[in-house]
Amino acid sequence: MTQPTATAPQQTEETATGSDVCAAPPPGHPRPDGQDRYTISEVAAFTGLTAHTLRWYERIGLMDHIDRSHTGQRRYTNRDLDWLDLVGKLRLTGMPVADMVRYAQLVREGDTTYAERRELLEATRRDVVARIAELRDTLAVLDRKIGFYTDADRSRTAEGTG
Amino acid sequence: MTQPTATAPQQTEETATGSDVCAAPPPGHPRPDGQDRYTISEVAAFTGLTAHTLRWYERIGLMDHIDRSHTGQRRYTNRDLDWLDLVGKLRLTGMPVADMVRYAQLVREGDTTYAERRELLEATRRDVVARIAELRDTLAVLDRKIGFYTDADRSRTAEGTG
DNA sequence: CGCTTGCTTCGAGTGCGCTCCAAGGCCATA
DNA sequence: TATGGCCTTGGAGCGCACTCGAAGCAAGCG
Repeated sequence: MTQPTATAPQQTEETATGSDVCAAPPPGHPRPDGQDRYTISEVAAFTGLTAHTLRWYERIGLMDHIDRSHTGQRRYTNRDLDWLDLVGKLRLTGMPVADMVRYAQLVREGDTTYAERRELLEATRRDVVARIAELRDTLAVLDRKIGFYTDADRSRTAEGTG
Repeated sequence: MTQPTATAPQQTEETATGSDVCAAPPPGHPRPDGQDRYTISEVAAFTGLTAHTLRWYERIGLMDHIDRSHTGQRRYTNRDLDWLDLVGKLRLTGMPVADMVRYAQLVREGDTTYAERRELLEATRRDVVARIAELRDTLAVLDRKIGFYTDADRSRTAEGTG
């Protein structure tokens, strides 16, 4: 029975409130929770992104407008961090930022866009599968070449030492 | 007896002549062979690269200087195509062009650079393995989200149709 | 109060990997 | 001879994803 943080059943995903995060497995953020209001530099530390990049994400619509403190500073929530997790994942699939922005827009538009979101994710999924296959192929080539060099090295050593 | 071009046993790899191709499995190029002297546009068609990119590769040292016809036009060999195959593979691992140039330099420097070449390839190999793991991780996230949308879709349909 | 720290904004700059352009050469066919 | 097509070169330009700079505000602390 692993229910680490989940007080409610895990139905928090893609609710009508707009954010589209994967709450299912508890992510590993250092997240105090309760009053989750991280500064931009904290988020930068968590994610490895720079504060510049975080603001840029917001500007281009890749993130919803972030809550502000009474002095106008950004205060990120756990939800925002989860979204950044997803963005990070999508980013390393090679998905263009423009497509991620598109997805973010769909999420903002509410739950009438499920079908389109699914299509987008499935297209991405196909890309990822293809990518993995390519990489495996490359891995085979690398192994062949590394094997060649290793063999060459061994015979060279054998010559040298008798 | 399939001995397409190989008169000598397959020891053509990384010989002292400089080029570093994988001759082991006969690649699938439309390669007439014999007098393999492809024009730049043929190579562009084979590889999917543009002629511009092929010249650029040569300029930056990612390819050895290509043979020329008596009028100064480039004439690519099977060996060049094999090299381009490898470059293509490395490219889609995300390896920076600068590193590929480094590898090409090592190849040009002769067979005293085997150790360094192997290190470079092994570092690349590690990157690729890590990359595959990341992509698999991402795939799991995508599957989870796609599953969510599919379920939502199904229950919505069930509501609609009774 | 003065100082530091960290935040705000907009807009310009950077690095990578191409991508394209302009001007011209060579050669085959009409 | 003229026209068209494919090739050559060096260098400029482009799109993406950041990345940084400048100017200024607000809070906290001695």
